[in-house]
Amino acid sequence: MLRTHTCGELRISHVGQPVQLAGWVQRLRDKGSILWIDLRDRYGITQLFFEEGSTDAALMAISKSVGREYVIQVKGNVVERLSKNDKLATGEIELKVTELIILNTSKTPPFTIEDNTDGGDDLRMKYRYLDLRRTPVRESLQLRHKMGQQTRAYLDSQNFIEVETPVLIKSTPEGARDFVVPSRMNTGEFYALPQSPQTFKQLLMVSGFDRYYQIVKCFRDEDLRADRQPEFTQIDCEMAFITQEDILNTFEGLVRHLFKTVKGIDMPSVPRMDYEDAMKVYGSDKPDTRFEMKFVELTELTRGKNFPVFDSAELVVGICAKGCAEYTRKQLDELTDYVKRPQVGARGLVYVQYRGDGTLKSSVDKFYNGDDLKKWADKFNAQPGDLLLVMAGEKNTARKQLSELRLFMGEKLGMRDKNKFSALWVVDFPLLEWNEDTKRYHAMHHPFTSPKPEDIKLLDTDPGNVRANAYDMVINGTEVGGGSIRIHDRATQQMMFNHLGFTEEEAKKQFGFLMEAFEFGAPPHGGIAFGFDRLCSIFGGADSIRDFIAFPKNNSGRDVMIDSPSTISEEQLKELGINVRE
RNA sequence: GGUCUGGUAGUUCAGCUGGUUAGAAUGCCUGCCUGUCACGCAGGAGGUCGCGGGUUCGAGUCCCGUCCAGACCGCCA
Repeated sequence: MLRTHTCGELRISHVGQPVQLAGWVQRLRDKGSILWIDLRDRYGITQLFFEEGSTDAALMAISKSVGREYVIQVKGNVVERLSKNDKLATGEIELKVTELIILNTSKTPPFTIEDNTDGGDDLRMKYRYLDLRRTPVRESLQLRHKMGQQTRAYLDSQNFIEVETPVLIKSTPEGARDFVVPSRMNTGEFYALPQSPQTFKQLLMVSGFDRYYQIVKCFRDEDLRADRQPEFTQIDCEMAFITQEDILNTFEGLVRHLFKTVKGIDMPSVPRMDYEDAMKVYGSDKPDTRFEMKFVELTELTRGKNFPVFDSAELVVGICAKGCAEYTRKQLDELTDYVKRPQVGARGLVYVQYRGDGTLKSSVDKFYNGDDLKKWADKFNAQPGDLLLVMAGEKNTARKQLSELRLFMGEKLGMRDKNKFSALWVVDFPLLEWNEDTKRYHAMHHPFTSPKPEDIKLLDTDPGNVRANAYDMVINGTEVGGGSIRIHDRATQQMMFNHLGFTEEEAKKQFGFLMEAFEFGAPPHGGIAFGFDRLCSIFGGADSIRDFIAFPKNNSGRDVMIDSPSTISEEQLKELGINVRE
């Protein structure tokens, strides 16, 4: 061993002991006749000490020749510091060095290897191996490790077994775009990388595995975001002989176990809200429930006062921002500008200031008098000092836009604290979703999701209102997991494919194996998958998942460190039978 | 596919309505300093202002195109 201790473990109790350390040079502080070197490894920082006179002259010279990020090995004695540093775990001691070996030199790194680095994202990604030396990034990966360990511990304790499923599978047109891998041995044919192990885990249920899980890479060839990578990791789970209730309880248990063991937080039981209510109350199927600011509908109250925007709107709906009545014209304009941005797309914003003296001032005073406005305020249970923000339009559009404003206000008012956690089950999602481009219904979750039995009769007459046995878990306004009770009989699955516009032939070609399996005694089953990277980033209080992935890709799906994707050789192309068109 | 923001020293950024030799901080190099820990002090080196074109007497600054990065919309069953 090149070391007897790590750079994070020496304490006052070690004083007098001879030790060996190895690590990276974080920083030199050269005072001329005294020199300190901060030596860093994964575990911490230990200060090395050299002093003219008591340190050998040759050693003194060597020690002054090292630079940042040199890898060195030192021998010496642990001594108590004259001036201690209570910000450092090892701050009471230092190492009086008697021998220093340079194990490797280093170029000056392109950015500083410190908690608050001066490096930008692009540069950090190009030199990710240096970025990973930084404490915050290392801690993010350590958090991820712990999350993974605790997930396995919990699921193992619940009798789940981890089974690996294939990565080279078959492309299907439903859902996200597939990443595709050419087959050399089957020229002209392609594998696809899984968007999820969905069909395999269902087949494992048919096989009797009863409780399956896998922490597994999934792949989707879609445009990226701060919280979306082309390859990402899911905690993928499936259970047989269960009801939806069993699944919600089991995985609420997982999330609470993780909060307890990883964050030391006792999370209360997770409330449930059905999709319809979530849309009505928050305008979103993934509401941030760290704060209230619930929607209040004013459609009827605002009718008949000759304000054309409200009179013609399908829905008039607002939120109440506590204590914001004194917003200046500039602040109100800022809110209006926010909702008018193309990303939100609203035409305008109506405000009502419920002033401290009890009077009401609005942007629509021309149409509504004080009594009218008071009725609005009462519907909000607003108090003097509050600000009402009201939007109108087509029902779904207005809700979506107000939802954006609600989050914006929540942010402004400091109600989205990264150290607070609020989880919610959203249940009873619609089974189908109308797609304007393709002019047909698509599965909102996936085509294996079972409809609620009492809604099956609507499939032919009112498909948009059929509810599914589907559920999402939402934490702090982020969808962290989702799942459903599956279809487990061939007839129902065939019927679903019909409704989704598959011909019998297409369904058989793509999912024949699954439907055939359903004919050999498939048990009732259902499951859920959690986005592991997202879950980690929420636990870590970060907006981006990238620091919870060791080697992430950038916005354009590139790995700027290894420079992929890249072209391949003519020989490779020829072997695969592929012609690349410019 | 679209919207917005950015690209200036190794790095992070400033640079106003176009005008002398493009600045700061940090990092790097040199010297001084016996209790530093974001050490301090003095000095120094370091620039294809992303790229291409245009307007102008004159462009880091204005216009067009393009590339790259980031956030978002579409997309993500």
